[in-house]
Amino acid sequence: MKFEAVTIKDIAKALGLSTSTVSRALRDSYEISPETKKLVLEYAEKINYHPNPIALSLKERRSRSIGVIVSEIANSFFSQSINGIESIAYNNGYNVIISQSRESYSRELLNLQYLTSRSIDGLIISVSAETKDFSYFKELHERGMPIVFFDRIVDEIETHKVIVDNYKGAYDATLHLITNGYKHIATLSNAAVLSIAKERLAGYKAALADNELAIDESLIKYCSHGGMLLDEVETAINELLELKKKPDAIVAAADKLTTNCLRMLKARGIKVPEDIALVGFSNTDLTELLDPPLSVIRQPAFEMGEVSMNLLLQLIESKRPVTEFETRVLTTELLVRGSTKKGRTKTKEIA
Amino acid sequence: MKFEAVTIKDIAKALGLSTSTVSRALRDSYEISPETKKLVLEYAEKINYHPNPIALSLKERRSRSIGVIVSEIANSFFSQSINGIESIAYNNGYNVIISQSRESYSRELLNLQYLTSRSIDGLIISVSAETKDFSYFKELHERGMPIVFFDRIVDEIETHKVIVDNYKGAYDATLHLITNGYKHIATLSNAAVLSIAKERLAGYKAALADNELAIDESLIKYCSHGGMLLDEVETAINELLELKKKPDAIVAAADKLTTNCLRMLKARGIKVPEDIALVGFSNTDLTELLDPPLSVIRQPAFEMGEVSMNLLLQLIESKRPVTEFETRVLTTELLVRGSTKKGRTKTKEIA
DNA sequence: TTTTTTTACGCAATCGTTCCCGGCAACGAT
DNA sequence: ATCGTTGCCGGGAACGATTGCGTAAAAAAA
Repeated sequence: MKFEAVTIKDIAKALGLSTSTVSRALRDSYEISPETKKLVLEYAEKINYHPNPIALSLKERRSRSIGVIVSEIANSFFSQSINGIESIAYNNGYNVIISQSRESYSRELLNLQYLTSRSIDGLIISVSAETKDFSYFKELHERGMPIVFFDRIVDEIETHKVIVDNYKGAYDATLHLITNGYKHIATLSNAAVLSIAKERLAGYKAALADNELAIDESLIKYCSHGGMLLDEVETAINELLELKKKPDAIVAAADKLTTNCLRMLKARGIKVPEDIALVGFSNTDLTELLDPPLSVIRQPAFEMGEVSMNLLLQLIESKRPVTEFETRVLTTELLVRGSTKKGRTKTKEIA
Repeated sequence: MKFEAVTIKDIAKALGLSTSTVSRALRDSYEISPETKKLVLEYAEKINYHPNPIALSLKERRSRSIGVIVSEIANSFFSQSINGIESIAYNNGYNVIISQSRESYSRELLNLQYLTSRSIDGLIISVSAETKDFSYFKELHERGMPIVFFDRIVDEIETHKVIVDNYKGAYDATLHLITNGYKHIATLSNAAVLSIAKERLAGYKAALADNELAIDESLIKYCSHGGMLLDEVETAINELLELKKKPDAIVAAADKLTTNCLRMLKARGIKVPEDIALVGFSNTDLTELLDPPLSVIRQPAFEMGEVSMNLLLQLIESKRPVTEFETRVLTTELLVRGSTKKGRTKTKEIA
């Protein structure tokens, strides 16, 4: 099956003109007489002519499409970010090709090769939790590919970056717990190599330190897949519950960590927040409907997408190589709900 | 900024060969001597040559990319479907370009024109709730564009389609409520024009009729944006609550309708399921953590995506025009949880 | 040795578009 | 009458890759 399109040649033949004349008429060149232009334009409209973007790409050595790699689309933070990216891309005539690493380095690499081989004009990426080797990004960057890192950034590579103040987000959440009287606060962290994991962990530690609470390494659990696998969260929770001194609150550092942590706690019959309080990073819009309503740190995901795409456009459309890069830091928002209320109205089962 | 790629010419020049020889060597043609092949292959590997897909697309008149249009990615059903589509596409060397209609006809049309102008080889679409005019799809289809409809299909166009048994899904859910003793069952329906809305409504009505329950039109509320707008759900719920005889249960016919219905009920202080029970279509994996845990009708979204992509591949790769089309009907799953339990363990507030 | 076959490669067209260059009228100025 | 100018348009190369066809040299057959 094929989809036959009408070309500039068809117009030229039908009107007895050369392809160059038709091309110029369509682009409204001053070299073409008004009558010819009118003729061409009307005929083009009539037969529904659209320039072939592939031929244009070949000629102009640009595809007008950009690549986006995230760990998974079915994650509210990322789907909201993608919405932001898409909206700006769309307004600028760019195409967005989305792919997922699913937290796997090999899949990320494969996607990357695939995207570059499809000649994308630029790349927006939040690296996978497994990625430790950034040489491929470096090479790409050195060869002139415009790249914007967002969310999970790579420090070693100098380019535009978009993040939230992860340190402050985690600090605020932890402080909120402390203020509410929790003293033995654990944290569920992402893969230790991730920039966001480091920053959030630092915020958590700083809040404890600033309030004269000890930092207990046994209360810090890493989930290398960011909570994507239920198993890793289960293990982490189990280990926390086996401690002599169990935590009375948990700060979860990623969307899936937060919801899967709640899932595991409920599965074990642990009451939130009576037995253990919970606050975490999350962008799901269902958190207030959960039992208990979750206190969350929310990121401006849509806006992050918009900013990333705008920065990428700057890189792509700059005539000379860009040497001045910026890191945009947006702010998180702490939404306090039931899962962290110390003096919460208790519920009790009655027959 | 530009990203300079290495071409077949570079290899030819460096090795003192013609481009044709290099091309043939790379494609392992019998016309090329083993020594030359080895030479070319090794050099290509060394300088990291990758054929330019754009040039190939131009030559072969196919882009090896397909378009997908859904109402919004940030909807679990669609993001899961996209995962399914992507996995198959990826394995077959196809690129997926995703775009969102956000339930708007004009946006859908714009996306459609954009995608076709980007010369996609095929299209997978779930139409927007606003779409009443299918002439553009018809024209596209008649001009030879391979199309697969999924979820929200278009009856008037003969091509492959992938759906679930919406009738049975709604029937089962309604029957489940009836079995549990609910008698005054309302439904929140999607835009009335949508295929899925019609089928689900029919299932709902049939279950009532089969159990000698009257069908009361005042208990049927349409939300033209599928619950995407909180307003429309609010209005619907308000109208239901103002009835002389209020419903004792609700069947929500879409993901957002289900969760936003719960949101509105809670906002009004209505207890679920004590005052009103709720069951709805949903693919979110958080429904069991909600308060109350939601009974849902779940669709095999990932599988639907896989099937759709496989059918599209059949269309694209068929030599002759396809005239035999099929409609794959998958089955839904009813997950019974707290939101529909008549004799549910009551919870009571205590000081 | 001559003819035929095989091997191994180059030339050039093609896909759809843009754009440099060159050309030919018609015009006014000298 | 000649020259330069301007307006308008066509020829053809180029982007990167594939491929039918032609052909030189080497090998095989006569």
